Amino acid sequence: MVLDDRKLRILRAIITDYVSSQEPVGSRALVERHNLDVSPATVRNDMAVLEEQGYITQPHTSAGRIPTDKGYRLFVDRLGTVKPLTPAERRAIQTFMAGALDVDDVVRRTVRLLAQVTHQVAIVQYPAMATATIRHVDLITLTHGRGLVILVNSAGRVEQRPIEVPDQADEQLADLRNRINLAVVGMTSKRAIDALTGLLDVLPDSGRPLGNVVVAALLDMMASDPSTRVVVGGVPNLTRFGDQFETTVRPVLEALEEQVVLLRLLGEAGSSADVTVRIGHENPYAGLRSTSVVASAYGHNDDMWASMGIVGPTRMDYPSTIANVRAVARYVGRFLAEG
Amino acid sequence: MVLDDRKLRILRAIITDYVSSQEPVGSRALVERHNLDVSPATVRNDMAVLEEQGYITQPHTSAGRIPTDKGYRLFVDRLGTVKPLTPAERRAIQTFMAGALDVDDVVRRTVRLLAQVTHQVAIVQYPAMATATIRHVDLITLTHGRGLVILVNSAGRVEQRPIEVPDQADEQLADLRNRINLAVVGMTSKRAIDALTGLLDVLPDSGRPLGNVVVAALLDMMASDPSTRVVVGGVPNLTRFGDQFETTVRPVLEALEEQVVLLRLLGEAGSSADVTVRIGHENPYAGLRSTSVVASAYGHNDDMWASMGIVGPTRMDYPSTIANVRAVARYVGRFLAEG
DNA sequence: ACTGGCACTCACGCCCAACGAGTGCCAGCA
DNA sequence: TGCTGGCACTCGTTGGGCGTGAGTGCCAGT
Repeated sequence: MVLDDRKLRILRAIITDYVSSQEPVGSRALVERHNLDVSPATVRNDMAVLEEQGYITQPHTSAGRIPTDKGYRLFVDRLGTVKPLTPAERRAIQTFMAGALDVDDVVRRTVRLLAQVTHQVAIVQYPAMATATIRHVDLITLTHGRGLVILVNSAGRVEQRPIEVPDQADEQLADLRNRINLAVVGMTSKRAIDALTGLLDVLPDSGRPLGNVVVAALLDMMASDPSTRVVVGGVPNLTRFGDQFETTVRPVLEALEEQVVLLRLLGEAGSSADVTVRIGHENPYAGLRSTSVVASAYGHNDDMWASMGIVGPTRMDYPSTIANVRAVARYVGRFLAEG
Repeated sequence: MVLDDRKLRILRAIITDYVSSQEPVGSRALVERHNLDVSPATVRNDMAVLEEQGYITQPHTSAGRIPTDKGYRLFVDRLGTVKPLTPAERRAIQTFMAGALDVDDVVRRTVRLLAQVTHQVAIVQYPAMATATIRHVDLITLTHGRGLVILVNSAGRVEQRPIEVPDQADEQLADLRNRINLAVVGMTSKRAIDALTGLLDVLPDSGRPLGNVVVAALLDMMASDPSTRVVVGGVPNLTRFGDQFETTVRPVLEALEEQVVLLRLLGEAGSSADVTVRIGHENPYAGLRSTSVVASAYGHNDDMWASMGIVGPTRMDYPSTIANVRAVARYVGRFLAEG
């Protein structure tokens, strides 16, 4: 049986009221606060149907109704009206990002921004930029046989790995650096991997040991996707859960310390350019069964670099949260593309 | 009036019992669990004195006693016996740090380690290494007039700043790079600042604009102490507060997101090579009035680079917490010194 | 198809009494 | 002088009983 228009309106009313009041909502309050033009009794009949179909439930016999995950899902898919950003939110986005120094800084600012506009816990993944090309490779000696391999890509990202170098190998290092730069500058990581392994074959025998060490470090850096790094912020917003401490807040805190879990949460939103909502039990991680995740990939045009999102109670204001996550993701994508 | 030996033993017994049970402790339980060889009545008299002097208090008239901040302070200063690390703790310290890649990685591992062995929230400050010398400066062009200044010091730390560069300035950049490296490699940051400003004067006029930009970026990097960065971990341990959510946990979570507050907490421990304990109201930050901070500087020999510590409830197991913080700080100091 | 009426359910708040852990005080004893 | 046993007292905690009210389901009437 399909739900008629009034039942959908009632479901929407229940959800908006419950989200703002955090209390089960009854038939009487419903007709008073929304002009439904029917009596409480009629609403009760409709609510009985909605409950039968699994969209709402009552915590105990003589209480009002609260939405189920399925109810929220329907709301998000079909009932949510787009809530435009407030001027304050627009302003926050602009001012937060202005003057960011580098990629690190952009990510740090983004996570604070997301947490602030959504009032939830924010998660931001480092941008991957697989299309970035290698710009420069440097080999540097430090002290006591320690050295450093440095890799710079066209997106301005700098990575380094420590290596061991023999004493008095400066000349060898300079030679190796030149060879490597000639071989890989301008390539994507993917192509550079081939070029580097090929390079090893044409090295003079004396340069082999050092060459192996350096190339290994470079391959390691190229293989380790920076987007496996995730930053979290806005944890104090968890206090909005208020009640249910041990049952809800603790698992969430634990999830937030596990990079792997976070990556999985965001990962499933990674392919889509638009906002993904995962409600309650839809979450892959058991500890987040009573929370929702609103996430979005970000990037430039069709090139998605990574994801960002928020974690909050299932009873959240989906329309404005979705609007905010979408706005921040788009803005950060543009911002990074422009450099 | 000075406290006699038995009163001190009673205070110590109250604290250890309260820390493990989290409940007010009465005179009767006290004589049963510790062999005090006196009657409960005697203990009561002594407790009355201890309360009068402000070392303990009772939450309500007919309840047992709990320690005050002043009581904990006396305990930490004079009554705490050193509790040696358990074999498991020793092992944890060794295995956690083994195989760390670079400074970033060491800091990340340290914060997890501290959180795990103390079961509290851990805070670790990046090492400053003011004695490190400049090892290499690089100038790299990216795309669309964007470039990068890279600074490497002898401790293996790599920093970068984005700059704007005119098109087709590769030759100019190479020249500038050579001049800068000749001028500053081997110097501490402090000396390099003079050398760099001097360098500007001898540049050909055509190189001035670019030179200014690059030097400004370098000075900015040298001025920004990496030890202003702080990493936090073990936040789920906050659930040990259990009760008092809004009153205690929220302020702590807020403090943990404010780098400035964290730096201040650690900062006051920075000068001392040994563990510093700050109990309840002794904390500079109002939100942490019901928590204690156990911190220690770390470094090598007399050269202290930065601090680390933990935040937990005032009712914590001070002897073992102090022992653990000390052990981790020393180990990490040694570990970094050896490279 | 909707409405008003009505009996029913049940969480919540309140009061009150019993309980008991713990205290302070005091008189007695070494 | 210092310790002890005894005793009256305090007061938070627990649990049962009860009234209240929000909310429901059902049904007959329009």
